[in-house]
Amino acid sequence: MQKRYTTFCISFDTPFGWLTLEATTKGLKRIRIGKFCDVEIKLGKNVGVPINRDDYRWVVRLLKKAKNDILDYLRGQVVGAIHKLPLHLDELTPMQIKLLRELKKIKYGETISYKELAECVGTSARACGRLLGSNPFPIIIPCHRVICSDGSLGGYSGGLNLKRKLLKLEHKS
DNA sequence: GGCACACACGAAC
DNA sequence: GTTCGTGTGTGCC
Repeated sequence: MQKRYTTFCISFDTPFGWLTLEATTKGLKRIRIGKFCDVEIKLGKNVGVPINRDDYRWVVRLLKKAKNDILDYLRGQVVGAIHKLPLHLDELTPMQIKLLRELKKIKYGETISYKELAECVGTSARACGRLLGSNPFPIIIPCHRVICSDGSLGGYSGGLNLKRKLLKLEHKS
């Protein structure tokens, strides 16, 4: 039986549109494109492990730091900080975790094809596409740096327009 | 569990 | 441009 954790969320406006971050006491759990939270820090359903005041403070600090780091990244200022944020990976499959680790290795401004990525993790390009489509950490895990081997963009869970903008941001700086 | 199905692909024709 | 093989996750039974 998998442990369940209380989640907190925060929504904020960025140059690329609204983002919503979800976090637990183990780290960031999900990034969603859009506004799903209407107060500064929202407590989600308290579904599992009770949390104390210190845990609460830690999650709130994490959400605020993640927000600032993402904003810095999207403004093209500090680009490395978002990759150091703690992530809550308990609900991901081993294959997803392996793929996310490979993705983290892609440097800022570089791109890789689905095929190359597939070779790194020992699977097929089709499977990579399937896994990337369910990447819960767009932007932090740079799945926008994965493109088709013919140079076309492929797809993106946050929309191709966002993928194009993120690549443009990285290439001009 | 087992199965069918859906996919952000690639390669061969 | 069409077709097929591919690996994985998900939902249904």
